[in-house]
Amino acid sequence: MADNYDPKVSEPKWKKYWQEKEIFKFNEKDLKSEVFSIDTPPPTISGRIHIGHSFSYSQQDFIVRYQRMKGKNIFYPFGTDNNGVATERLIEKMKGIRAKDMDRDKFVKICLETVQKELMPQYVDDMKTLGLSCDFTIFYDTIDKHSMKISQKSFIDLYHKKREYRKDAPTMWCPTCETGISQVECEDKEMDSFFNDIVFKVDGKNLLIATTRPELLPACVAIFYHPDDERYKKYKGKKAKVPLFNFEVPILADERADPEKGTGIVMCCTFGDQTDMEWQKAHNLPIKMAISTAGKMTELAGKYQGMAIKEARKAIIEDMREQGLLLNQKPIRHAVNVHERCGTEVEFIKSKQWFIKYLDLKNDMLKWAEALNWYPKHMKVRYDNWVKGLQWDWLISRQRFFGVPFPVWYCKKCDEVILADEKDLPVDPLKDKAPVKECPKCKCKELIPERDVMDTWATSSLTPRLSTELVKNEKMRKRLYPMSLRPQAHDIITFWLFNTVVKSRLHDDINPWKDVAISGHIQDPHGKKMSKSKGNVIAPLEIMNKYSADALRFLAGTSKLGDDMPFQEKELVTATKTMTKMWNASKFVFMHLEGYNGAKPKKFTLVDRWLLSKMQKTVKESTESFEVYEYSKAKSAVDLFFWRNFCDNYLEIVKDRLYNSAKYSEDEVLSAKYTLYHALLNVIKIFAPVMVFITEDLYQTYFKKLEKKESIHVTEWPMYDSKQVDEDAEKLGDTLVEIASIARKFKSQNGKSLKEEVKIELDTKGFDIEAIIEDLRAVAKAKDVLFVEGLEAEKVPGTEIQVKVSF
RNA sequence: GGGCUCGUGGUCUAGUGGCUAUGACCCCUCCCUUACACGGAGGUAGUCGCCGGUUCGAGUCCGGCCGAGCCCACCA
Repeated sequence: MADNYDPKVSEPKWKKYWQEKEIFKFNEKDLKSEVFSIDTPPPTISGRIHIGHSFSYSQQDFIVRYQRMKGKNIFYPFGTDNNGVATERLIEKMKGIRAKDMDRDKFVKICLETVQKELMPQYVDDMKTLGLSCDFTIFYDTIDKHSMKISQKSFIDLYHKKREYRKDAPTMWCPTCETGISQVECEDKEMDSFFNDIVFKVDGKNLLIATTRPELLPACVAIFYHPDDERYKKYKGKKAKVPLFNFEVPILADERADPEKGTGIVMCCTFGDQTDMEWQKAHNLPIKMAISTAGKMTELAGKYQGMAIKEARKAIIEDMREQGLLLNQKPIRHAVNVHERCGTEVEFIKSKQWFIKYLDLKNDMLKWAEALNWYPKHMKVRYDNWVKGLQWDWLISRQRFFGVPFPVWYCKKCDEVILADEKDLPVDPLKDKAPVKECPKCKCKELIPERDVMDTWATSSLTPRLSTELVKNEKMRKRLYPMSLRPQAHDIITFWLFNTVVKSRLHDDINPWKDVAISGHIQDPHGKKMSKSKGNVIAPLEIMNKYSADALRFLAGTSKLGDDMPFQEKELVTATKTMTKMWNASKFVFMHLEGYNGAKPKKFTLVDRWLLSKMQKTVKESTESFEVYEYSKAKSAVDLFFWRNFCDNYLEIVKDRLYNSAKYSEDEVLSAKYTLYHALLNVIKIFAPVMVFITEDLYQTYFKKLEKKESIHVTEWPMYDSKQVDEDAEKLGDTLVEIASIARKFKSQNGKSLKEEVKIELDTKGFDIEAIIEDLRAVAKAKDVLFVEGLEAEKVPGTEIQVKVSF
């Protein structure tokens, strides 16, 4: 055994070993063992693994490795989510091409090839370097043919279930990218603007209204005031004339109008913002579009038609100023919604979009969440709040190029929807022919393909299907779904988790999983979110290179499930120290266990019973913690046992029996060996889910020849044995440790080496401590241990015993 | 504005009612002892955010306040 542990040598070695020996392979034929199936989060590949991934994937891997050691048949697939705008942009940049300039089919092909050939191999290798124990042969990409087929099938199924509709509706829209976008794609941006007090006329008299967006005047459909606002009650039922455009709109009361804001009266334009849409719906107002999909003023805007939004705003303000319709202008700074990709202000544009109808299911959605086991529990609240706040059906269409196409054609004449035949899936309507030659309704022969693609979430919400349907064996597939566990971070509860539940419920009326384990985020050292723009991002590969993958995993294992954690470099140092300690302690143990054949002693010595009892409690605690996905508690339990009980005390105490075994009986020596063997084996087993490489190294070095399993990661998890719990032995053993500690302190404070011999005087106050005297003599290097009645010196903590140490 | 989480020695952290509050990093002292100087033995350091309440007893439960982080909403 080498003097020092070198992760640079060991980690690549075991990484390769696991792949070659297929240690993590899912056994499709094993229909007996309990299955544990994981709905692994599919990352979007944009380069090398990043720190957030390294954390959340480590944490889910702890759980999986524990379950594997519990003897379960592990279904742990690895998928990727390269379907969507992020990948589209990445490929455009990498290849210097524009999606717009080519057929969708061709662009998708380039994307797939680039991702799979140039990015994926490196990324998957990064995951293996981190020690992820997925079965990487169970692989899907949310944009591959397999996924497309399932996604399109899902669409067709929901259409038949009358859960989908296509509607001309206002949607969030980016005029630069010319696509509908969803809430997730938006972000807030602070911008300078003006509050303009402009003049509407009611019965020829002025009515002042404040607005930041005068360019929307041509789309004005109503004026609102708060029903309790005394100032404006008199306008009830009247009409106001819109400045410059000179048409009339009704003046209405609605509680959403804030009397405190601006002049307390507000114009509603379809559509300036979310509230405008709500008003339109609630008061059944007409829809007027002043802005086109390209972000230009429409014909409604009269002389301003064709102008860009900001250009029109300026022109309209100028004109109003000239005509005395602008009474006041106040600069403000406010947050506006922008598209995160390009920073363009989000507009609401009416266009034909596909929706999944689910707003009517809010009560059911809450019940669905009830039926899931949430770890930690409080994360469910986020789901509930999201559901309660839902106001719109699920918009799933995107006017993009890269994505899963809708399997749909329309009749040019009557707009009838023609779905693809399921046996033809996956289809690309832009390339493939419709399953019928003519419209079944009006017999029109001209069928138009749908150009839009589905939003990423429409497909990624099917991951339980995407992965389990890779399994051919029908019987096994039934055992896999619903899946055992969805591990994911808390930021996408309202998207990925929620959407997956919705899809599974709409299709099969069951939850997609039994448990959900929500992990937190890694933050920068000051508790701030890591982001490229802040420049506080830490690269996991550098960490693994500087320390080790095990150290990085150790750090990931210190944060409590669900908690965010600031990145602490010193924790990596602690991890490295722990690994060094494990290596050295093992070196010592293996040296003394040479030739040991696993034999059990007739009788255990007191100190051995003390250690075994503590060990059983550690096994119990870490097992119970892992059962509820609290890997950090499991880790700290074994950490404490290893450092304090095993290294600091037991090894020191047992040395005498090992080095001077002639002084002891054969059975006493055997007792020590048995205890060393099992305590250390259990320690590395319990550490194994977190520190996967060094534990494997130690297992292969010594334990394998007796334990026989190919890898520590497929050995049996330690079984809690209450028969080894011995409270009396623990108490007496603790007393021994306390007295030894007093002796050490005495030496230390007197500037002496710990090997310095001392004299120990004791008044046991009637306690029988005979069983520990020999060990005490050995560990404290006490030449004399004397019993003195009536001694008043130092009290041994936890007892009445008095002790005095001298040279 | 709403929600969730958190607020413990200089720093990070354990701890869901009960003996002198856990561990780590830092700092100081001592020790090269046959697993480990990539170490060991000790030590200094905390009014457990603030106020009030429940209780024989609260870091731990309840209420209020203050602060931080994240998510969501608003943004005329």
